Amino acid sequence: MADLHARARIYAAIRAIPRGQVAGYGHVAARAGLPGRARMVCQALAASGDADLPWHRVVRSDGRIAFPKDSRGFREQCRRLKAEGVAIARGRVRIPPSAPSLDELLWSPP
DNA sequence: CCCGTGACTCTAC
DNA sequence: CGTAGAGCCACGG
Repeated sequence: MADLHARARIYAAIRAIPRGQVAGYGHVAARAGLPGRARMVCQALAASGDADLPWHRVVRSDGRIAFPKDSRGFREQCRRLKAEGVAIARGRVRIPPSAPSLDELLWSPP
């Protein structure tokens, strides 16, 4: 079993993402106190599976959907994001997660 | 202990 | 703005 402590922090970071907003894996990891563990976030999500997490709000650093274009997960994530008003074009979120000051504003600074 | 795999990231071209 | 390669982290065979 992996560190449930870290896992819990990752989940908390994901739940902290505001509705209609997205965050990158690395960003979530850093927010969870695990800098450079983006892949751990990925594993945590895959392991959680059916947990009550807004996993669809987690995208890659480029704003791209992490799933393959023809994957079911891709369509599901795309659908959920659109349902929240997030604009998507060619499998990519129009607004990159790590860009503007809006980010710092929403991500509750220390 | 080495190696392959993955819902990743960064840099170079 | 696109692809290609190396780097990283955790996990299982």
